Amino acid sequence: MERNDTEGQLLNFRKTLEQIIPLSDSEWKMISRKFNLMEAPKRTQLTKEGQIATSIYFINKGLLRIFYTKEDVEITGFIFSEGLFASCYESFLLQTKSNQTLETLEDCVLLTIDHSELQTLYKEVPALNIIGRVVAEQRFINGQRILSSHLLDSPEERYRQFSDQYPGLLMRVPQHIIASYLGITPVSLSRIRKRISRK
Amino acid sequence: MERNDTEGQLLNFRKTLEQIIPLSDSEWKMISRKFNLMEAPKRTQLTKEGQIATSIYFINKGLLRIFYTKEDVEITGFIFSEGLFASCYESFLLQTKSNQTLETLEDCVLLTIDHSELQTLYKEVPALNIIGRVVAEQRFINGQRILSSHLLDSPEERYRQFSDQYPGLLMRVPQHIIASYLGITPVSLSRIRKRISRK
DNA sequence: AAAGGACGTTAACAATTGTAAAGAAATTAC
DNA sequence: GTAATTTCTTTACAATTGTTAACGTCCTTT
Repeated sequence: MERNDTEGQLLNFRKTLEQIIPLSDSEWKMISRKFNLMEAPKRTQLTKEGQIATSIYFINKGLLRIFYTKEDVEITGFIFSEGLFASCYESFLLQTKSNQTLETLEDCVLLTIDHSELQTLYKEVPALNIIGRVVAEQRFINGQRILSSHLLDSPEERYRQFSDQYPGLLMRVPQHIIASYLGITPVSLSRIRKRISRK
Repeated sequence: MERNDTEGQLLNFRKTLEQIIPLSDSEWKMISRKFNLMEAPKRTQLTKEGQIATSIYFINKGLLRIFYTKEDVEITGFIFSEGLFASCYESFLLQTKSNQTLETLEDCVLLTIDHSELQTLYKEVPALNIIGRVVAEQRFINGQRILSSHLLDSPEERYRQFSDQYPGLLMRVPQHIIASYLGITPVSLSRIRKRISRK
């Protein structure tokens, strides 16, 4: 970044929160004080498998993913883009060892808070419980949609929907990562792309 | 039921809520007043595809499932048992038309509240936002675990885990419903069971 | 008791995916 | 700028699943 424009990063964050519920200036002050601005270069592992997720990360800029490791193969569970809270959410919520790794796919600008600070904030700013609830609800809905597409759609349909829905990610994310996110192998995704391009 | 033991059903409900956060008697009174006890016979459709989910249902007794319909085939998305809040959750949260049906698999005893009453309650009893947040978080975690098993495990492994984790459901739920929940056809599940029994 | 429907199994075949290996293309590192 | 690595594609083969249909069993209904 050119220079320290923490203010601008925070304003963007406030705008996102206020899409859920308006915040008074004093509430916002208490919240913004607890979040820390941080930059993480590409391929940084913010939470590693086997560790407890200490923090969640609001994405101001960049791309992250969570992945599982199965027999030395990395299988992507989700891809986070700007405006979302990235985390190994289960580990963060339950404060138990994570079975997934949170990793940046690009250089990122993040706002971060750790678990105990957040618990304090929930008490200081009750309105934050509503935000926490809505964020959890949104993540549930997201997961639900992905799961249903695994139940209802073939890998080919799933790839079509992914390209329609996130055309930008096709350009920003390596294909073998997209493949595992769709629940297939890179080889199979390559075949599917060939099949589609012939039509 | 033998007779009207609404009290007993409510106490069970209170115990479940208080596992999340203690409630004062006055908070509990406000909450319990808004929930309605209801019985629903087997195969009742509480929310139908295309409708907006008006209510959520705490399960005191019985079993429910949500299912999608794809080309006249019913595909089960989740099975709810005692102690959970059953609902077409996305439709309920967003108050949009549901793409899934909520149906009882057994005769059920339920405690129910509709969407607008719940919004009122959130305002009257702020502690309920914590419960709402934790319930959403739990549902997220649940969905996440199911999704990861679709990414990581073969159908056979998924069936093994299901039988280990919910041995009771194997007896209570027809196999073709379990099959679609696992993301496979009844024929394939039958083959898997045969393969396993040979070992 | 008989008829009908729902449920589970089995079989045969087609389609798709996984696996392993090789090579081409693109990116990254030095 | 060249080497090294990563990424993507292609091929051939094996394994699994989907599809359709037939059959037997169990349960429900009349």
